[in-house]
Amino acid sequence: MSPRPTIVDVAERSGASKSTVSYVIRGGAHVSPDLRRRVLAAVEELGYRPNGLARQLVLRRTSTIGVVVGDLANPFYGELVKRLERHAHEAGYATSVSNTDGHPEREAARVEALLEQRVAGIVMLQFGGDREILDEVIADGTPVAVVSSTEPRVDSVGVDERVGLALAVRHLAGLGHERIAYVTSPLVEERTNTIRYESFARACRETGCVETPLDEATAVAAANDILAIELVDRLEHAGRRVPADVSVVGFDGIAVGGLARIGLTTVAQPHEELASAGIRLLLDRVAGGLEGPPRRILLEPRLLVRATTARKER
Amino acid sequence: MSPRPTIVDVAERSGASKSTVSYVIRGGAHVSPDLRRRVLAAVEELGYRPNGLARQLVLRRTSTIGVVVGDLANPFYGELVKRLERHAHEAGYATSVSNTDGHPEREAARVEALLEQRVAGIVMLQFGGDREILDEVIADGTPVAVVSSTEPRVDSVGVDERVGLALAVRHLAGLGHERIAYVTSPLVEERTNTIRYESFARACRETGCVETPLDEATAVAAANDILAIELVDRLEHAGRRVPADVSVVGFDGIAVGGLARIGLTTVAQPHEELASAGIRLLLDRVAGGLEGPPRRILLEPRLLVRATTARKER
DNA sequence: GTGAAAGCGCTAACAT
DNA sequence: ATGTTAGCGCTTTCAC
Repeated sequence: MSPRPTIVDVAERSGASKSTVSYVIRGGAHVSPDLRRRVLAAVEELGYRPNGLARQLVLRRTSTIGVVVGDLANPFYGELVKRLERHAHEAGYATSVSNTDGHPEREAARVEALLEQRVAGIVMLQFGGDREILDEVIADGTPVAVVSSTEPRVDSVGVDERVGLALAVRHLAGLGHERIAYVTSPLVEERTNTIRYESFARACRETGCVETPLDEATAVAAANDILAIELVDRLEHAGRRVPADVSVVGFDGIAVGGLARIGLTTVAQPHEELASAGIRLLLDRVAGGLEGPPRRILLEPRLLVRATTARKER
Repeated sequence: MSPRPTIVDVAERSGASKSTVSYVIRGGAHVSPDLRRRVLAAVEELGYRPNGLARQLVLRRTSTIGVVVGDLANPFYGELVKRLERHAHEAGYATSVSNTDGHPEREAARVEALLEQRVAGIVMLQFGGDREILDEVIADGTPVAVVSSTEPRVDSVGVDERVGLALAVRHLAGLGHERIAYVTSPLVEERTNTIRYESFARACRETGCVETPLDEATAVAAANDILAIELVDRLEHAGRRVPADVSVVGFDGIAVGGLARIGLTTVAQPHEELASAGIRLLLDRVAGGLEGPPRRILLEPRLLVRATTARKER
């Protein structure tokens, strides 16, 4: 295979200088029509493609943003990453995606790699909350935005978890439930889990409900949809019908939850707004060189009442 | 913000030369313990982090591989990308993910961007099959591997679609069904769809079944799981019970299909093997500089019989 | 309008 | 064992 043509090859072939070729390629206007034509022809003939690495090196800025996600196989995050990629690309940025499965050491390794690649910025989804990693990034000066999770030290956009859980619990209480369980799993990011649980507990107190172990509850709030859907499965497997014997409400609003056979009642997060706001927060810093304290955008969650919740029997 | 320290800063501070610093950082062994210590100390004190861009420029190779996917929100692809990322990272490569939503123009734009970034290689999932784009990549000389789709011009790994559909149709025929429909959607990649449909038709002939419009069929094979699951929804919404009135079988083997409430009978693709083989095919070319004709790995699909298929009534 | 020259931050011979 | 030198492919003053 022949070595890739460089700007020098184009220069030689078109009889122009390196700098003129560079100028033409970037769309400069002050070139004689003839030269421009020759340069473009040479580009075409040689199959020249500018080397982005070299460009970025000399420009001292890259046009890729890193996305660090816990579990891409969870449709909620798949959906989010997809939208983030779209917004980023529209703004002229590519996205480098890393999956961490929630392991702090992987998170650290991926972030370190992104920093070495000099990414323009980093979006963290379901951030594990490891202080040290964030310290690194902050010290490095690379802009970060946390999406759909909470982190006071950097820009973030998320849903009002307190409101979300209140919505869920009040819905349950309104259906006559008094004994409610909260269910989570190790896969749920710690900080997120904490705030959801606390919001749950508070909402219970406010509505006069009481938190109960799963096996004694008539209703349950799950930390997220995937968990809720699995929970429905486990409950029915154990002979407890949903929603006849026990009501279940999830959190996130993933698409499969809306299928008739699932019909998951849930607290939905606005995917699109989460993604667009996340990219905007980040690019404000990246492109605008914005300084200043962390900003936090709080979005309103929405209760989607479907078929896994029902009035308490008897 | 202060400019990032470079290797020169480390050199000055430690009293070593640029090359020695570079050598130490890359783990070279032939350095006096004292100098190494001083260099490392300087790195630490300065918070020096090597510039990957510069390194890759001079080495004339990057350590990122591009992943082009149609729809990340489809859990099948989310899962696949997640695994690809893991294998790539284990081999020392980062992944740059692009979502195309099946639009040829987006596909072209993303691929072009990857080429300019001089990615080491590209993995295409659910490749739209646009000849021109592939021509570009092939002409460019960047290695490509197509995963879970067919493409004779480059390395690829996929499941034996013919076997898969035969499995599905024979299962249906074995249950007494004779009138079977094939259902697809525009979201299914064209080439994939064609081969699935043809395999379906052939299997029908072999088993003595007849292809039938959906509304007259007692069983249906869907082009993929997401479609199958939605189809079950639509059928039941229209008053046709699954599997009592109509049996449904999908293709892919996504996790949600296994939930008790869905219980989708499907032809499962081996996610993990798809991902590991895909990365291996690619890296053989990338790292090994392997030449030669396209290789094709054909994996065996597996029929997962669950609850959306049943013996034909009466 | 066009070109020459000086780097961006790094690695890799080649000396010493 | 360590330093010197010459680039990697590009952009960008600054002359002409």
